[in-house]
Amino acid sequence: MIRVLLADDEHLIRGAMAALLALEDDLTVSAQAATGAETLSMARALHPDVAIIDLQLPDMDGVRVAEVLHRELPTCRTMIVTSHGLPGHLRRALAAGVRGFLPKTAAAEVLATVIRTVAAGGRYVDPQLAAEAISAGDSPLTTRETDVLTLAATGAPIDEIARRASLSPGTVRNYLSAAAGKLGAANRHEAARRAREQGWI
Amino acid sequence: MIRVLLADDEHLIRGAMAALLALEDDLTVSAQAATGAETLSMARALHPDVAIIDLQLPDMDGVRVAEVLHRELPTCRTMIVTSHGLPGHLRRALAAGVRGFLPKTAAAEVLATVIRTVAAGGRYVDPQLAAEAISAGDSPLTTRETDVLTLAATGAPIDEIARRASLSPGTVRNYLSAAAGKLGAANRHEAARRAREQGWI
DNA sequence: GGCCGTTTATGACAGATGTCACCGATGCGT
DNA sequence: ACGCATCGGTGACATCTGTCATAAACGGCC
Repeated sequence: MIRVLLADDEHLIRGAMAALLALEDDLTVSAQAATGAETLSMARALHPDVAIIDLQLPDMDGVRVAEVLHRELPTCRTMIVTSHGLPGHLRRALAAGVRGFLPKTAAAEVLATVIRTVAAGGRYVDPQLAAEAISAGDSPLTTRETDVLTLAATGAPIDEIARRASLSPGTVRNYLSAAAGKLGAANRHEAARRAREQGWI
Repeated sequence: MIRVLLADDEHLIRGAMAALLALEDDLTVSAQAATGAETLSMARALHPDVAIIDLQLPDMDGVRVAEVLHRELPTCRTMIVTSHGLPGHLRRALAAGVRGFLPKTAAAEVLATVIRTVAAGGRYVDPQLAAEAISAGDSPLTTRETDVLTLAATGAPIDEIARRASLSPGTVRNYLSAAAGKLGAANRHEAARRAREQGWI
């Protein structure tokens, strides 16, 4: 029997997925969590075979949860389920030791199959998403460019970005100009949008 | 027996919700759709009692689907399920004749209850969301201000917005300035973000 | 040691943007 | 008929933003 931990902040979806998995004889949902912290404490207590983690959790990123899980409980395989299948997320997830990556647009039937694959030590990545991730390539932005662009994404004026990043306004403008150039955007706002679409910020 | 049509572009979620509803004796999922067009044609063919429609569908807005359904098949009650429970969406949905509005964060147990309530001619709105919608009030933006701000939300420069809206650049700036003023934003990008958070664009 | 990329910064310039005053046209309610 | 909000526009001004040249400090790599 494969023991599964389900982590998703959307109760309705979590409950529905639990109902879906209950139909399988060899799977059992032994715990459900709504936040990253909850996921970690439950996993530590129950040692599930597979943790299915939503990418968007209220307190922390699903990939970071997987990272900690991978370090603390190497026997617990992790997989990510997400609404927004962005190339950058997949890259980060694989780097964090995630064994399965499934967009919520995937067919309902594959979920159980992937859980079994992952539990057996295999890997599974949605084929279409994998293709996109490969063709999209890696983020061309440096660490600081990413930081600054992330702050810029809220729509804040340069002075505020500078204050929040503890940089001079001039430096902020330089980074944003560089980022916009790399992303082929006419201004920082379009740059932020493009970076978001790729999952780079 | 209440016959339900499930519309959600996320296959996995749709299947999971179907599994959840299959546990109820008095409910049956008689059709599933992934797009707005599919939803309409299936509803026309099968005349379900309740249509559960996701707000985000690839081809058209869930509320617009509900609107058409309400006009063409008055006997089919509609309810909206959504990941992002924004006040503005709730307002639009209720204006379109939607009888139930449920964020996906709602408890899994309430779904069946709400379906029964709606099927019986009642209404149900998530209490927390209702409170937010009331406190947030209506959009202060005029039609054109909303149009222009929507175009501005992509991060495009003013000239492009002007071209796409068939307006002079000066007029666009006036509208955006007015919108930013009304929303208490320092610039159009922050204004766009705030309007999005309220579900106004 | 020298080269290269990254981080941080400054100064200068052109162009984009936000703001305001003001204008006319349209349409709606009373 | 009048007022009022909305729509569309122009012009002027100050400020914000994007771009570029330039440079010092730091770390990694050959």
